[in-house]
Amino acid sequence: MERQILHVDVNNAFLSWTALYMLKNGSKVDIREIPAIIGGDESKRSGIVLAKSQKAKEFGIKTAETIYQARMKCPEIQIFPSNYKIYKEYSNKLFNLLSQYTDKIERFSIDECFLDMTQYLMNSTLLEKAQEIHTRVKKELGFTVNIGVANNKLLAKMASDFAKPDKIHTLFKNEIKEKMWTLPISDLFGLGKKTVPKLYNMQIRTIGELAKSDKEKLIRKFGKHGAQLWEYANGIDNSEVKYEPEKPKCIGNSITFPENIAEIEKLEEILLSLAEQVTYRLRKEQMKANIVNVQLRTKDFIDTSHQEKLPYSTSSTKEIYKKAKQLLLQMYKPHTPIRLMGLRVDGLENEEKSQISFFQDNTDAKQEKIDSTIDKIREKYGYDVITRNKLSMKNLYKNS
DNA sequence: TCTGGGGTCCTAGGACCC
DNA sequence: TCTGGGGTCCTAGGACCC
Repeated sequence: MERQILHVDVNNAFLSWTALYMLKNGSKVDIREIPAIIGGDESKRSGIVLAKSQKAKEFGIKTAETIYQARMKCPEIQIFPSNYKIYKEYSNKLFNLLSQYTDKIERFSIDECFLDMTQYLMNSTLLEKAQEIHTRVKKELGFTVNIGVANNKLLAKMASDFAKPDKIHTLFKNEIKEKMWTLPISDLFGLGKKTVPKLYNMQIRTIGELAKSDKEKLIRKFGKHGAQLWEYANGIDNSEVKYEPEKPKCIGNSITFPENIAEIEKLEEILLSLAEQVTYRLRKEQMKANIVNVQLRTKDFIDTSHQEKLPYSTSSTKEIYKKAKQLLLQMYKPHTPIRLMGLRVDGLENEEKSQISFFQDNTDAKQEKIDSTIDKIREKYGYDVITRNKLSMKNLYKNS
């Protein structure tokens, strides 16, 4: 039996939601109606476009390009900062509305959901359900969505990406040729800007040409990825809508510095605050990790990373920081200006599952107490209360 | 010109073991 | 001196997504 899948995608999510929030708080302007973008902070060197209004799009402004470039295309562009707390709120409102239609919802990102409607159609068609959702979101929540209607996730996702905004598109098997095969390969989900030129060299320019190309040849050249691209081009995708929330597989934080940093002391200090953030999130998930990874990016955008597996799992700030510091020192080259540093923990498992290991030092219980005390202070007074004074934190961990 | 931050998945090559 | 093949684990880096 054919599956019945919808993909709901909020139009210009960050910008629409910011607009609604501003209107609610007395703004006279609807920033959806003017050339506007949501962007990072150029003075902090994170000046990229996160979302754009339709008017901004008409100037040729694209997501992920620099604000500098956006301003060249449209000097009068208005720029607003992003605010994840607000986005999370609107995202939840959408999720709650969609939950009235099926239990099988996957939150694919903050502004996208997949719905498996196979057992929830009642006496309606899939398209009728899409139309009802489309109307209700606009009327009850105040923003617009695109909805893709299809028999698998890939085709639903491709369909929701057709003409925007505020539209519903179907992409059933008999429509693939006319609606998808005519598109350039760059429009295919999973096919990024590194693969496009390689396929061009093979005389493959449209999704249709990819679909009709030799699958074995693609596998030889691109491995598993090649097989998947060929299947996607042919509209084949058997993946399930993952409606059970999944535990994270890794947790990481990174920071681009306002100015490049070459001094090891400063890098270590920042690494400690990254370790605090990462392990705080780890403990909040009630998980432990056994792989530590540190990433550096130089001023010339050269990325390097080192990682190491620990002989045990931990969520201790001190333990993670200790290993991270070793990794940093392995990579550190004096006088090399660093632009970004990241810390990530991998190999996550549930707290109760991880056992005390032979290798684990027995001061661990003491560390856990320190960590949980700090966590409690943060829960009560906010995260920043205790991160601010990094030097005293450093001493706290050193002496314990 | 200036290029975020948070993820997932895959691959190549080296080390090591039998 | 010349010397296998298979398997597993680990690390570095790349590609892609929103």
